[in-house]
Parts: sequence; structure tokens; C-alpha cells
Amino acid sequence: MANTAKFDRREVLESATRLFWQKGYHGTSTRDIQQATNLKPGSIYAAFGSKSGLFNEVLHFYAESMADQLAQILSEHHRVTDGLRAFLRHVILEGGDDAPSELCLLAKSLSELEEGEAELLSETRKLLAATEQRFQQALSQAVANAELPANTDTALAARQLQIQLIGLRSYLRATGNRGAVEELIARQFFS
Amino acid sequence: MANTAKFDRREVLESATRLFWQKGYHGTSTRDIQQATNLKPGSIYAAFGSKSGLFNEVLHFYAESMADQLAQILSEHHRVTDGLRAFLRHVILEGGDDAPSELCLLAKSLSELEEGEAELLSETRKLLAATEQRFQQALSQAVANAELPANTDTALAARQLQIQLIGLRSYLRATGNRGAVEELIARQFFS
DNA sequence: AAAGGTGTTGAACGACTGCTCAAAATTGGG
DNA sequence: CCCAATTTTGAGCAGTCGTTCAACACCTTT
Repeated sequence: MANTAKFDRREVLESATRLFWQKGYHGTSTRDIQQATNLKPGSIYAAFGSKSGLFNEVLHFYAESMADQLAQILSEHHRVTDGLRAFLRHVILEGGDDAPSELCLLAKSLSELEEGEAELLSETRKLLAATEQRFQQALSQAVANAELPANTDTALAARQLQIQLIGLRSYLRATGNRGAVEELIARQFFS
Repeated sequence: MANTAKFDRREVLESATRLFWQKGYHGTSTRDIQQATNLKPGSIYAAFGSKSGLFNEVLHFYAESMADQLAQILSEHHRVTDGLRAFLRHVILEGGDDAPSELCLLAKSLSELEEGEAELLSETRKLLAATEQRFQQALSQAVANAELPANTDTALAARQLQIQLIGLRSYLRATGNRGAVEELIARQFFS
């Protein structure tokens, strides 16, 4: 039972995520990944099975990281609505220094995947639904804290949040207008 | 000066638009286009120069068609705000029978194009900005008609409209939840 | 009917794609 | 310290990509 020190799976996932996030699923070649990870095709295929298998893990890796960041930021704010606004600002405006794309990797994948890649597409949809679910939980907490009216439709508000998040990120990519985006984030939960 | 009956440029653009809209710029091969148009590579390259040249024309063709539809629908409604809502409904929910994608071709292109395709990317941004401009003109008309308060920030409202349009289309692609989308469209201009 | 320009054709090019697999290198257990 | 299981290696396969171009078909003019 030899046990050659295998490469660090997490590091590979981080590199691959950056690549896919920047160039998209189709736009990233397996050779791009080989170069970024200093791995040869055999090793990658032994570990992930295929390009789509790797991408599937990248999708989960990304979604989990987003969920962690949301939990982290919520824990740092006393008021849930403040935390949610801070999360929007964080995701949309910060990280922008070296973030691979202004867009959400899930939204980007939702856009480029076709019915031919049915499994990846349905996985993307599942992960987006889970995000919406987390938003709704946070909003329910806000209602419980009396930050929002007791009759608030949290499911509807979570949908709106998700739609705003994707829309705002697209708008930032389209225009680069950070000021406008900041103003629109500040207006959340005031209507 | 011979004048062999050339192929119908508009028909080719329509086929190519459907293809690019459905499969994306990278996901559509020149052979896909050859098959859909019954044209051989030479003809396409003589007419459009390159794949990116063709895509550039497709982008303009699509944007012009959207602008025409907006003008058409606005002309059919007495109140501008009703017309804008009807346009949202039309673009997001109708046409869905055989529309190539739930998403906006411009938003989809904005998502998949990289800095490597700088010209196509900046053209996409320009066309999106023109759309926002048209929204703002319509909203100014609504203010003039006293449908909206005189102090309405039409530039801000146009941005919000654009963001909602892109976000809602993404949401529909993510969930297929037409009912939720319809409710959210109905709420436009009531906040 | 001959001439000559215009448009069409499709085989083919070099580069790139995702992926495979026999061989070599690496390591811990005996 | 060598054996055997595991991991790494990288040349290479079969297919696809965007694109080119010499040969051909066609129509208008003379």
C-alpha cells in the first residue's frame, strides 16, 4: 500500500474555479487547467473523471464558499437586513480587485449551459435554489427580530433579492458604474 | 457585371441569431451555421468576413428587433407604464413557445464574452446602454403624461428596469416559475 | 455565342479539443 | 532494502474548430 503524496485537491479546485469563473465552462480547456494546476491530464482524470465531473465539483465548491461568506457576514451584523445589504455589497463590489468575473458563477453557468449538458444545468439550478432558500431563512429571522413587518412574504422577498443580485452584477459588468450599483443596494429593504 | 441571385442576407441573419441565441457564441460552430443556412463556408466568409463579424451583425440585428418590438408595444398602449409592463411580459413570458432562450442575447453575450473578444464585448455593452436609453425616454414620456410623479428619477428607474428585466429572465431560466415572474412584473411601477 | 465578372462550392489546412494508456517514478510495508 | 501498490507522466488518438482557396457555375453584357 504505497501512498504517494497526492496533489492537494482543494488547491486544484480553487484554480479550476478561478478559471471556469473567468472563462466559462466551454471557454476553459482542459489544457488551461493542466497549466494552472501543473498537473498532467492523467492525474486530473483519475481524480475527477472528466471535464464535466470537475466542473460539477467546482460548482459545489463555489456555492459552498458563497454560503460560508453569507453566514460569516450575517454573524458580523446585529441586524439581519444590515447583514444582507453588507453581503450584497461584498459580493457585488468587493472582491472585485481580483475576482475572476463580476458575475455569479452559477448565473454564468445557467446562461451558457444547454440541454445537452443536462446534469450540470440541473445541478446549477439546484444550487441557485439553495441560495434562495438561505436568503429566505435570513429574511424569516429578520421578521422574527421585527426588523421587517410581520406580514412580510419572505419567499417573495428572497426571490426579489436573488433577482436583484443577479441583475445588479450583470449591470456592473455592462457599465462598470459602481456608484449606481451602490445606490441601488442601499435602497434594498426600503420599499 | 453578372448578378447571380445572392442568398437572402436577412434569412441568414435570422438563422444565425436563433443559433447564437440558443447555444451562445462559443457554443455555436461555423458548421452549425452552414447546416442551418445551407450555405458553404466560402459564401458565409465572403458576406460576413469571420465568425465574429457575423456575430457582430447578429448582435445588432437582435437589438434592432427588440427596439422595434418595444416601439410597437408602446404604440399599442395608451399609458406608457402599461406599455412597459406589457413589453416585459412579452419579452419574458411570451415568445417562450419557440424562443431560443429565456435569456436576453445581449445579457448572455455579456456573460460569455471575455476581454479576448474586446470588440464584441464593447459592442454588446453599447447595445445594452442603448436599450437603457430607450427605457429612459419612455419613462420621461410617462412623467410628461403625469403617469409618474414629476420628481421621478428617470435615469434611475431605467436602470432598475434593465436590472429587473435581466434578473427576471435569469430567474425564469433558473426555476421555470412563470407565476412568480408574472407577479413580480405586475408589481413594477408600484413601489 | 463568346467574354468576363460575380457567387458558390467543398476539400483541405493547421491548430485545438477532451481524453486515454502504457510506461516510469514514487513511496510505505515487510 | 527491496517489493508491490499507487500516482504521475506525456506522447498521442480521433475528432472538431475557424478559415482558406482553386475550381466551378451562373448570369449579364456585347
